[in-house]
Amino acid sequence: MAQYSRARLDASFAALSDATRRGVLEQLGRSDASITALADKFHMTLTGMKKHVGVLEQAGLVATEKVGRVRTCRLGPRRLEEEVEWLERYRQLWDTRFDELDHVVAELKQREMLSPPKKRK
Amino acid sequence: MAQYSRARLDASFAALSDATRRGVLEQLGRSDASITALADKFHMTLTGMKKHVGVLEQAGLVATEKVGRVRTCRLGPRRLEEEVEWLERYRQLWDTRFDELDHVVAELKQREMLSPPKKRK
DNA sequence: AGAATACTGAGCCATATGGTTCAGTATCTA
DNA sequence: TAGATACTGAACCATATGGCTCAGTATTCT
Repeated sequence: MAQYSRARLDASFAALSDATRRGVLEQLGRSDASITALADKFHMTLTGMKKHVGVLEQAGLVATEKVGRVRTCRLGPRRLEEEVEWLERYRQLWDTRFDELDHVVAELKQREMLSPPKKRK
Repeated sequence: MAQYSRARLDASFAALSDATRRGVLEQLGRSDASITALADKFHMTLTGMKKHVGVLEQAGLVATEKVGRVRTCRLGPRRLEEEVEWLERYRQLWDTRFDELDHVVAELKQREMLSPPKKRK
């Protein structure tokens, strides 16, 4: 499960690290769209957009279906739950470290009061 | 601000897209560490780890300070707030789309009831 | 049927990434 | 002072990424 999650986080964070792809997700959040429509909206060739959609699809963030000659893209099955979880856990760690730092600072101040420091160099 | 945020999200999601770097962040959440200590822990050369730390530092996720010959790494100033915000907003979009889909399904079912298909039932 | 549309796939190009080695420099420690 | 330690920087390597063009195929429109 750790392995599984690792690859999953790798893929989704990588997918999210490109502004165009984030834009595509936001667009698909508003309405489904064809590859051509997305390519137009993001000022890019059809082929270029197809690659981006491929990356998003690989990461499970987009699902596509071809009907006739049009491939329609919509938001995929993943809700980025694990990703949010990871971030939340990180923030928790961060806050804890920050509190510790606060504590150290407070301790230093207290020591300073007890025995004032000598001249700094 | 949109521009600024775009580059920032690009950098932090890219930084998070590597399992080693996520591991480094988790480690630093537990305690500060030197480059050597991190390199050992993640079975990698010093130089390799230095690159990872550089990426994290560039993204503002890690801060380092060199004292004597040792460079100590600790969690950086950023708490990934914008990143969490982006993800939450995405999930909201996703939920909305899902609800719409639900609605469509409900509508279809209702129509089915009004004019039932001949064959079944 | 013929033309336009929508995608697909191969492949090119420049740059970035994740790792390495090797050769330093700076700083401890005995 | 000599040697070990900790980092630094350059350079190499293989692969991935983000774009592109070009040449298709399949579908739809007139």
